[in-house]
Amino acid sequence: MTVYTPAEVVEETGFTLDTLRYYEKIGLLERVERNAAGQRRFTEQDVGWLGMLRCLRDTGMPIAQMLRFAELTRAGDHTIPDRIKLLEDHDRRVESQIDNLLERKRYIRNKISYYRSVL
Amino acid sequence: MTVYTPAEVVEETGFTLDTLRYYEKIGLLERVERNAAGQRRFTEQDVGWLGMLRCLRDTGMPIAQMLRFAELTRAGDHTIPDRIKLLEDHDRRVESQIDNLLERKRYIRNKISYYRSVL
DNA sequence: GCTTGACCTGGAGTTACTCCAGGTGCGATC
DNA sequence: GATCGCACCTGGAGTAACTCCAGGTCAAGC
Repeated sequence: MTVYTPAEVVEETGFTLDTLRYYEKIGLLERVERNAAGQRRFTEQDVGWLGMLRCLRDTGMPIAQMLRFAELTRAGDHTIPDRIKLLEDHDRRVESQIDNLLERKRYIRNKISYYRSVL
Repeated sequence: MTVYTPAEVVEETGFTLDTLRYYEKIGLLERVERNAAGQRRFTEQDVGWLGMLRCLRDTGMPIAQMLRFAELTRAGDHTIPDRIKLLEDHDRRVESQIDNLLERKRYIRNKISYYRSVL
């Protein structure tokens, strides 16, 4: 059973050490193990879960909702339909985020073209 | 010359009234006109500029950089090359934002499929 | 035996809003 | 002509999601 030091998890997940501590504090990460000196030792599962969190965060899910997802996950397999619902709702928001970005990008490109034309 | 009330600008731009006041306070909007009673009256140009700000904000540009863009715009036409540079740099960041979102979306879809498969 | 480096904690600071309390001016209503 | 509601005003406190910092621990290398 492999364990990860804080530095390794930072490397692996792209979260900062401060963010990892923050996520633990607010309950997004459950009771991370400690070694004799009180330093964090993360498990494989922790790292996997952090991968999911990174995905949700990068797609703009608020922490309150990530917490809800975390609670569902801890509650056991009978919450899987709820989790599907949550992720499907989120997926639709990601979809419209992408559409919005594509449109904004066109605006920016137009602006650049305009600026080029007046030079 | 048309003027816009705060409520109209909110309607038109999608910013909240609080955000409009905030943007004026920090200098993203320059000295908005007032009527005799001290209430804001926005010009056509204000609304146009807010359209640009909305685009930059929605694509994740930090306020500090929007302020820089505002200053360049106020400084006159000789800053157009700088503005092009700024927007091109930003455009690249938007591009990679979109790529990132598309990848995260695949991850979410996979997760949903997985959940479906274990039901 | 001392320093260096990775880690710890609690708490203050930052960004970009968002909300609220208390107040003004104006058109419509009693 | 007093009053009501409403859209607006200001200054300041509150929020989300980190981010930074001061001061401290502990094992490892010189």
